[in-house]
Amino acid sequence: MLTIGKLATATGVKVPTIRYYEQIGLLGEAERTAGNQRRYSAAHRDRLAFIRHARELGFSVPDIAELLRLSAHPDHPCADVERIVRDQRRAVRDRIARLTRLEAELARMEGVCSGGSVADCSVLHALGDHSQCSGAH
Amino acid sequence: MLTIGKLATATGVKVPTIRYYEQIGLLGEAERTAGNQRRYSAAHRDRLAFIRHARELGFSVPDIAELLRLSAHPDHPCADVERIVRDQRRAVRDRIARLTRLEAELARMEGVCSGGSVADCSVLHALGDHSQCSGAH
DNA sequence: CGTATTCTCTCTAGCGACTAGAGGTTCAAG
DNA sequence: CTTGAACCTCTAGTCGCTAGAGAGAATACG
Repeated sequence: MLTIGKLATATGVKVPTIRYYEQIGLLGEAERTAGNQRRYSAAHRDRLAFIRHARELGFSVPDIAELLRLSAHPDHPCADVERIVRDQRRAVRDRIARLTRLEAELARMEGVCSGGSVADCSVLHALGDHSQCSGAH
Repeated sequence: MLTIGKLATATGVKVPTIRYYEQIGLLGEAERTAGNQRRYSAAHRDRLAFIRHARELGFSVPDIAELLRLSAHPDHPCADVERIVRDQRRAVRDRIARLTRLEAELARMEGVCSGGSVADCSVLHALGDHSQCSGAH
């Protein structure tokens, strides 16, 4: 049986976050001591590790809730799981593409403004005048 | 003089967002009609276009406030502007790197789980067991 | 001039995923 | 048995908006 603090260090999830996960129903309620403190089982620890890993991969809380729900039904076909992963991967790829365009534009901005004063700063000019942008956003 | 709606369509910033920007002091207050409706000048429109563009580039509201503050002092040296851009570019690059690692891991997960049932789904297994991950995150 | 429609006003509350702090209680070590 | 760390609940704050209620203003048309 783990205290909430031990569970936090074991999983790398902060104590208030664990309580928050309980509050929103993502992590089941723990047993309590006579003095009302939470005590966690190994099952809780595994579930929280799963949650943390999924969060690091960018899955939303509702997505994680569904993944957990699916994993609780071993007979369920795998397709639903794969769909969630595929959607998440597409979302990540989209974000990468978007950020890459931004990076290019920022790179173009950086360097043009060297040593002058703000009055003729190309960066500020570029920010004010959208038409200088290469790609759409 | 533009109504808030015209300003919204002119800049692509939604009406409630414009009012929000005024509220937090990013966009100065507009003149008002006798009936208390906002009327905007071309200067407001330019400033809002600047804000929108900067937001699209991922600058935070405090960053934008500083950029606007700097641009209001034409004698100010350019270095501060460049620092903000450089920091933002670095942040974007970091995010791209992080997302690229995630994408790789998601790609690895996708495909392994083909047709089976959840009981032996590698995806769920991978999520539960962090040790399978290639890179750190 | 009347009316109908569209726009605008203020205000409050909500989103996601936590995080911070106040003020009080319980546990474990020495 | 005392100390001090860890724990409890609760409220409120973060960021950048977004949504909705209920009411007033502006404009187009007949």
